[in-house]
Amino acid sequence: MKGGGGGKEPPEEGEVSGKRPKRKCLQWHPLLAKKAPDFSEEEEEEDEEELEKEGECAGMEDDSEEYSSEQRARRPMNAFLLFCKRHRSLVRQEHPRLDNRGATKILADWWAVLDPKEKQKYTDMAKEYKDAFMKANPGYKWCPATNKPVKSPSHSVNNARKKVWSLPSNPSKESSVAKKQPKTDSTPQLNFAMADPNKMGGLSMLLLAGEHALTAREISSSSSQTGCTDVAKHTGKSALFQLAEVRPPEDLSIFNNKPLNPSLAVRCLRYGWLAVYTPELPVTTSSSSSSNTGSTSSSPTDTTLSDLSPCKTLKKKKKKKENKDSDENPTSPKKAKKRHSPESDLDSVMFTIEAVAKGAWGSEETPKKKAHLSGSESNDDVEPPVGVEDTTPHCSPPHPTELEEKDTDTKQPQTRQEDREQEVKPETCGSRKSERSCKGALYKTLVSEGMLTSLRANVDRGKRGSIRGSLSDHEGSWNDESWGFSQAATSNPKKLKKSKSKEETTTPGLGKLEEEFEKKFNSLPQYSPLTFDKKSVAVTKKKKNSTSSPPEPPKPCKGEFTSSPVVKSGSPCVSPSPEPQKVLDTPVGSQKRKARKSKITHLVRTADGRLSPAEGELKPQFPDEKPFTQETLCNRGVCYNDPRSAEVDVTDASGGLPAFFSLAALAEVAAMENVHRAQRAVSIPSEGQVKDMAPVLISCADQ
DNA sequence: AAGAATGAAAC
DNA sequence: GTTTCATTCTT
Repeated sequence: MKGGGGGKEPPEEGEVSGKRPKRKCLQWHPLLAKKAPDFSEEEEEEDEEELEKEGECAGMEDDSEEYSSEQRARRPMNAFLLFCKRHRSLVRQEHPRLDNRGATKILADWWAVLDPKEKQKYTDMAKEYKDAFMKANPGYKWCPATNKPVKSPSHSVNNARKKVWSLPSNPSKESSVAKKQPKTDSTPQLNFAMADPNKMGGLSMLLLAGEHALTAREISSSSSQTGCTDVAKHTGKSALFQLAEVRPPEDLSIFNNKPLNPSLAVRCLRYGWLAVYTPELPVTTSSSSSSNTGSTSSSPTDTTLSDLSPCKTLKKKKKKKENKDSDENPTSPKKAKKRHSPESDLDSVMFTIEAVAKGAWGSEETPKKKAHLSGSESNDDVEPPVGVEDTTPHCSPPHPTELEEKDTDTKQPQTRQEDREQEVKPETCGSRKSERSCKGALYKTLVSEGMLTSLRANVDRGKRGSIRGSLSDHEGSWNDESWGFSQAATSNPKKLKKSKSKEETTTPGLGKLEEEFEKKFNSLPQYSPLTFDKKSVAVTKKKKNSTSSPPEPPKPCKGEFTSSPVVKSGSPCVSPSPEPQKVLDTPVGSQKRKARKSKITHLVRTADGRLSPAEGELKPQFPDEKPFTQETLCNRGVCYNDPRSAEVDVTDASGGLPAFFSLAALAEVAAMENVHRAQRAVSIPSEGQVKDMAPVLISCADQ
């Protein structure tokens, strides 16, 4: 890892250490609550994503920024950001000395020259992502509301809280409500909801537990699931998997392998939930532990859907001006994060479920604690079904040692360095492995998880191999599971998120969650720098003349690079089939926006249409970067042609994933659930009902 | 904490 | 039209 892991961390720590109230928020929010224990800020944030909606309203303001912040979900990434995330590591590899800014510039250049078709893939993904996000968070506003004028602070906290908890059937409503809340926020302490995390002690926890329990009841029945703990162990699995577990292993495999059509998926999901409700279902073996939690009482109504809650704003990380100071206390150490308590398991489970329901996938990380728990479960069975060989690198459960590069097999022989980096994932995996190796039951559990993962991965691969081609979009839709899952499961909390995308993000290790997330993300084609170079070259040449060189350049020169296309996490690098020519149209360049284009005086349009900066303006800033000369460009570009790379892998990327459920589908489900949740809460399906459903579930599985 | 890029949404 | 913020991570 480059140091990068830390990138975000620093801020985090600061904040955290400073104090992030997040926990508070977490506490009050069921979902958050669960996470809170485990994770540090980051996680929370992620969690928040799920929640978000009201965010703005609520609290943004003053004091409780934290509150707000926590809740606030992060905006979904746009196509370019996805691209950056996916390729930044490559750029960095190529130009180690280049700093991020420089890398960003290069990425912008790449983006500019990227073939429209390829670009479209990212665009589609971004859209899908956004759509899902919005479904999950209906009232989400990109911009936190500026602060609203506060009215009277006095709103009743209770109300606010309740509202929060209550389902928002109407987002709009909530938002309005939320807005009001800010006031309340101002006086957080008072608020029930707002209570300081720090202060919150056992009581809060109890409350949370109660809520969770409720939630759990609603969502998953205590019984089978109850095993929340058990489940939790499995956390690695997605909710879907959990559901699936009900079925025999083979069936599970089915889930893994076959993509369900969305509608089906939805149904399954729904039914599955219902099924879960009933204890009677032949589900898994359950353990009963859940009861504890469940017992807690709280009114169901309240608990119901907190997830929706909106959120507020804050971003924490970097920019936000807001400040971190607001936090009250640092008490909570950032580090503490992980959750140890058993409860966490439960939480995780619930969280997972809800997440799935919501369709919230937060970003990448979610906590998973599964690993910790020892409960061994039975998942082992799962393995057999797998048809694929496990090339998957991730963590192959069984063999800790091996890290094969998946990619390798696929294609690239040489990728070594890059692979390694990419291996990062493996790295993650590695850690897991070690754990596994050490612990018995735990090990099993992990294995099972891993198996699942690997299976999935294999499946995916297989698919991809088959070819989908590039493809696209929808089909490739993310699995909800993955999203939800990932959140839930991820064991490593913080880092993942922020940290370097490369490694961690990619990392699959732990959970599927990540894996899933990754898959989706990975499904996006990753292009070799060479490709871009070429393009740029072409472009450059064309334009070249203009004065100096614009920022385009990729630098490179490294021959090595050429040979190895990048592969990150398994994903292959593809070379888009691009034609360099296209480039012409696009204005290339990275001109920063800061200077409004309109205001940019130094850019002149050249004959070919490009904008060329005035000489002075762009500087080569980094040592690395040299201004390119044609030569440079040429060098780079040259060699690369790897036909194969392109096609093959790419495919997998987008297309490869089985689309278990589309995000949209999940979102839908979530929405429905929300709507009805209250009802359900009140009345649990009768056994008979459940039974009726069972067949459905089965059938789904079969399919 | 700033900043590099693009883009989507909100002012 | 302009501003925010999403990601990453070095400086």
